[in-house]
Amino acid sequence: MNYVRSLRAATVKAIEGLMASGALPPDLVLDAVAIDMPRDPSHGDVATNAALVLAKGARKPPRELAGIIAQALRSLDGVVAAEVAGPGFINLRFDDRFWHERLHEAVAAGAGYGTADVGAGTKVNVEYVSANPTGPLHVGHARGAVVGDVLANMLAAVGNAVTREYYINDAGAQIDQLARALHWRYREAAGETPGPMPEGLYPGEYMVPVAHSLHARDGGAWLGRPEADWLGPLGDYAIAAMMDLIRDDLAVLGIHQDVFSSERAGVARGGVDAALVALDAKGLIYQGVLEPPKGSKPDDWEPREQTLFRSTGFGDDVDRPIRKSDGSWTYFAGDIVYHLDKLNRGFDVLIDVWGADHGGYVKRMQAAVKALSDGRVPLDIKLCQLVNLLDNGQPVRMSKRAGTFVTLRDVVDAVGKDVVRFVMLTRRNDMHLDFDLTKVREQSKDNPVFYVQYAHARCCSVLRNAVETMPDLVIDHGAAPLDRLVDAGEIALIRMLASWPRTLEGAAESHEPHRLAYFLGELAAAFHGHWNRGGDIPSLRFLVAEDRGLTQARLALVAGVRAVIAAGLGIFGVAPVEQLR
RNA sequence: GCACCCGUAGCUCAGUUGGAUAGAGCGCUGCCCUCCGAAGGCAGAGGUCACACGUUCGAGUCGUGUCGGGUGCGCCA
Repeated sequence: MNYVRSLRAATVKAIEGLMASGALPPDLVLDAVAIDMPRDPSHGDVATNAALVLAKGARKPPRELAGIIAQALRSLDGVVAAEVAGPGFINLRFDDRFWHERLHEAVAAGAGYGTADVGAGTKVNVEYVSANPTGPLHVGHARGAVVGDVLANMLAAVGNAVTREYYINDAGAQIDQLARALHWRYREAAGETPGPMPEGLYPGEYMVPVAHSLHARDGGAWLGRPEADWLGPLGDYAIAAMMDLIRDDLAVLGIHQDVFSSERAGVARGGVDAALVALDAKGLIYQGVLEPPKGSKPDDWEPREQTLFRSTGFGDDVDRPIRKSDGSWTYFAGDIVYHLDKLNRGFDVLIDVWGADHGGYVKRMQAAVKALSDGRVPLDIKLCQLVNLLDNGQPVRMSKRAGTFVTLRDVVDAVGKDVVRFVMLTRRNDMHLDFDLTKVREQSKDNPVFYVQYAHARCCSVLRNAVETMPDLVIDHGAAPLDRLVDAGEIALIRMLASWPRTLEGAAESHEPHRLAYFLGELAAAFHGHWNRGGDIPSLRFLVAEDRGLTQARLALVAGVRAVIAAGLGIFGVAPVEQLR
């Protein structure tokens, strides 16, 4: 339950009451009325800008209007103070009972706390990873993989119907090169000595077992035959093998996507024609000649007439070619087909997670979706910046050419899936991220994963201790006398727990999973702080042997903290730790 | 040349969709274990939010321009 949301509804209702009674003009538009949580605690538990945004329409000075509205808000349930402050804010303060109810909700909901139905079943498609099927995933892919997966988790948690999807770029010249690499390894597997591998093929060792399994299946059937005979079949074989590899890599990260869409299959079933017809019907396809790019003009530039999509009508900078000069389709054409397919499957919202190096394609893709959906379906594209892999502060050298890049699997093997997932979310997705293999394994507050896990483990520790030291204590968090929680630190902790549903909704709506990482860090800090207060002031400790009711109430608070941390980590796909080693 | 992303404390970064006196971690200084896990906590110092105009009750946040860094720019995917 998002109490800020319900409080806004109550505020709007109160103002409407004033409008109906004639205290305020009847035609005020309340859309801009907002409830937010001031950073300065002296400004109350929540504040509303209602008087500021309505002053003009009400033809009253903001502070005078604020006084009228504040009077009405004082009768809301749980409100003990409504003060006019600053230019016309109304600061609301709640009684402890209000917060005790919030804690009760959190404890009752457990690790499911914060889930909501505000998504109302909106069909959302999240496409992520979509790495070319030419080799195992490397660290760079891990970021997009985690961002996409957690984005999907968040959206699902607030009530959207989410499909997790992977787009397989299994067409084009790269697949021919993959097939040639497989054939070269296959000759090796068959006992031939094929000589040095030609430039441009995929030299990685990972093709060796694929070649062996091919040889085991087909024997020497593909030896000594012209390329045209085997290029297609071996390409198919290699793609299937690479996708198995990639699916395994993703599984290691805890990722299981629902749909794997093939570029080649889309084109083969006539998707390009369908897309072309759809766009042509809107008058968006024409034959034309593009201007050369101004700054870095390619040496071999010559004007050519090509089939173009009028993307400039939808916010793009130039119209984009969808057909190459040799008559085959561009990559963009395949992507149009794919996104039209997503639209045809009835999604209300599309989200693509891409690497930042694809930023130049955002506008044209959004233009295409806008054109194909007549502006009805938004396409949000999340660009993920590079991950700098470090080891104890030193960059880890990687050479893709030599095939010595660090794979996703290497990193997961080194630090574990949970650490990889969490760390990938500790920066906004469009910021560079340093990933230090040494630092993320440290057990100190420098390590955000550890810090949050430590808070969770401490919660578990207290609950374990309660059972041990007070064996006859009845532990039923739902029935605990929460009115015993009156300490300012306790109430502050509850206030933070209560803001979790709002944080989750906000992060989901804005497609920003990193916000949850920061929230968890702040909650952990608040808990550690409160914990240590018990060191200075023994009466604030969670376990008070001579006061069972107080202990029960505080255990409920601990259970609430544990629930929210577990809920957040659950959305991250990270297992909460109950005990540190 | 054009487009997109970024510019906030010495460093690495948040900033609740435009709110009040801009925050956290690291680093620095000084403190806190007879005590539920000190693997932690408290306090202090540290700022022209790159710069300049503009929009309004109010701008780190929105608009325009400038500077600086990154990414990309027809027949690669």
